[in-house]
Amino acid sequence: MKYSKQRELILQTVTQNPIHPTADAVYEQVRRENPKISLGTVYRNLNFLSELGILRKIPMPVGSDRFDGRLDEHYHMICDCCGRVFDVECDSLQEMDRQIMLRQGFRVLGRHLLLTGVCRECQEKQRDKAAG
Amino acid sequence: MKYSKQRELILQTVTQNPIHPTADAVYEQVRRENPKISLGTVYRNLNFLSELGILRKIPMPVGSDRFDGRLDEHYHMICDCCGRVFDVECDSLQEMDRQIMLRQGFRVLGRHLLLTGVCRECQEKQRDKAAG
DNA sequence: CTACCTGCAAAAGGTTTGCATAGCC
DNA sequence: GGCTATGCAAACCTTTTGCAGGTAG
Repeated sequence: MKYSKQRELILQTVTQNPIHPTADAVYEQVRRENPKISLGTVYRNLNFLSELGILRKIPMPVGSDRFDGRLDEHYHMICDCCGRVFDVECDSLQEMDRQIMLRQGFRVLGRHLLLTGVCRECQEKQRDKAAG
Repeated sequence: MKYSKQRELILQTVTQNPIHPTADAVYEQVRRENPKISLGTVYRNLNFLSELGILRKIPMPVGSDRFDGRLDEHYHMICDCCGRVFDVECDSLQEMDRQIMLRQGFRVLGRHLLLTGVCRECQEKQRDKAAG
């Protein structure tokens, strides 16, 4: 891999922001530093870095995919209310893999888990509003 | 909801085929019976029936979304090798919801779990090929 | 009659790609 | 110098949508 300033900026943007940005959000952020960068370059690098395992792509059921600099096994929840994406703290799903192999003979290699719901802050806002 | 022959065909196609078809696959299938049907109508009906809870949409991380006539809580695995989508037999994830609420205060309302891996048949083919 | 549904085709949204140029090593 | 990466813009793929005409109730 050859060095480029663009790639460095893109990588930094994802790893230093725990907000799970979309490609377009990365583009907007990086553009502040390098206004000439193109969206194509952002996509190419995000995909490239994901393939190398330096980033992770989080496919979203609706809207743009997101990117994550955290590499250890973990999952995500998107808040229906504010749209933010959070890391989820829960037990690994690896026990499930064993169960599936025993029952159906499938070898599980990857897991995409995305939960939807309401984050703590939005629950509080809803509560406050209800209370008047 | 007003009756239409198109909607009936679309619903039948999804409920009578356990293959989790894409919208386009439904379209191709339904077209054999009704060659004049449009892809727009297929999409409109699949979405409409999903909103009513008569079908379920399975968002896919790559490629077209799929549709499922099975309504009880269950998950899916896509085989990296043959591309087919299988139902997965495993324990519910509801215990996870409780854990997340306790640890982070998130209220989980929906779950998208898609596993990737190699199905039993493809494992056997790989084994046969390796054995020569 | 009229509200809902359809076919058609165009548009939208997100992402990828071809090509000529620029930059790293 | 050669190979890789970039910027730009066009193409791509899937899905949605506007509209005019058709159909169920």
